[in-house]
Amino acid sequence: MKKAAATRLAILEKAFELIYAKGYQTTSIDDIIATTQVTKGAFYYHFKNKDEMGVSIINELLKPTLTGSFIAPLQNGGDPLSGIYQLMHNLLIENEFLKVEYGCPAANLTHEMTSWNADFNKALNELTEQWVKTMTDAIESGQAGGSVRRDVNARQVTLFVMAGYWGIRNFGKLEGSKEVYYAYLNELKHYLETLR
Amino acid sequence: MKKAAATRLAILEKAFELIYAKGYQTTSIDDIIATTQVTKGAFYYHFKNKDEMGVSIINELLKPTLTGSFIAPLQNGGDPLSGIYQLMHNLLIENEFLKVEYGCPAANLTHEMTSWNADFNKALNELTEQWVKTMTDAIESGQAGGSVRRDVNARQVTLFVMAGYWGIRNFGKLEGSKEVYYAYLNELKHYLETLR
DNA sequence: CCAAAAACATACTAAGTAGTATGTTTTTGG
DNA sequence: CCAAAAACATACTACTTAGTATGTTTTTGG
Repeated sequence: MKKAAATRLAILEKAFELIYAKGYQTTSIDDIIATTQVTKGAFYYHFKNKDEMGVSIINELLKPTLTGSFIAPLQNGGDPLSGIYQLMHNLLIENEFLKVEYGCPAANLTHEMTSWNADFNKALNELTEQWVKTMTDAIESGQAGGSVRRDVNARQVTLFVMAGYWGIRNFGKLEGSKEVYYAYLNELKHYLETLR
Repeated sequence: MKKAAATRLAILEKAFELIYAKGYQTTSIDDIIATTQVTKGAFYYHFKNKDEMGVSIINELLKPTLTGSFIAPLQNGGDPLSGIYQLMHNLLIENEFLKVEYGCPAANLTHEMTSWNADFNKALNELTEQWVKTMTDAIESGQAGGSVRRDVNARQVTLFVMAGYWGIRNFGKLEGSKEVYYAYLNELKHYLETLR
């Protein structure tokens, strides 16, 4: 049971790439199996249907990536405001997997699938909640440590920052250029400074 | 040539409602003509194809609405920061047409259609650019009038605010509740105050 | 090594899709 | 009022889609 797991993972990864680039609804199973070089039999052996595969992408690919790359940097105990800025900078500018033309995978799926498929909604909610909680905790420990003003509402700030991130990703898709990312990051820096 | 225009408008309006609720790709022309009570012949008499209809929705429905409801309030010459907050409050809380489960129509279309259909991209870009320009102008006249700090970058602030709006709309879809809207608006108010 | 289960392959189906061909009705300008 | 054009209606096509039925191959534990 080693090769099979590799096949399953290959399907998930290729499917994710296609969906990230083209969207969930417009990525057909025929597309997926063609680029993955597996057959329909293999696909439906591993997944009950298309939606189950989609949810698996969130749970088995996106969640671990989020935990590893986006959450860990906020948990090192350093200054949370600098940490948040660095994280956003990494995601928007340095990360070479995320493409400005394609936006944010999680935001894309939320847009497309929410209020359409409850399982997607649940998986995406968990994904997001994990990030919200981490960022909120980081801000609160910053407050305890004195690097963040005591009178700011940590969760409120988190939602404000994450909303900005999702939104500027959408803007980037529209403009097709990272220029808006730089503008956003500049203003984010100013905003975060006001929380000290 | 009066009835025909009414038919065309009816198609656009019903199609928009369906697309706003279900998404563009998952709204079929059969759906549209069924709920509009027109036939396929009428549909294809008024529109060359589905995409032309989609672009018409943006140009003939969304743009005028944006101009009337969202842009005019920023051009009354009053305090732009209060104006921006009021506008966001209206859009998120009071507007009874926009539904939290469905998000922002323009953001939805951007997510779904950008980098997929150049005509959509162009229309959405014009729509957005109009809003960006209006908000930027309002902030700059606020700077001239002394109600906004001189050292803020008006366009940068505009992008930051609009990104937040689009993002929190996405968040709302995910959570299915306006609670996140209130959190966002609170923090937006704080942020805007720092620009005075 | 070898049966049984797991993993994959192929051919097909039923339903939906955008769009077209070809009509009929309605409106409009002279 | 009446031809001509505009506006609409119906029936169809060619294609794509998710999913299934029924195989064959490969792996695995005893």
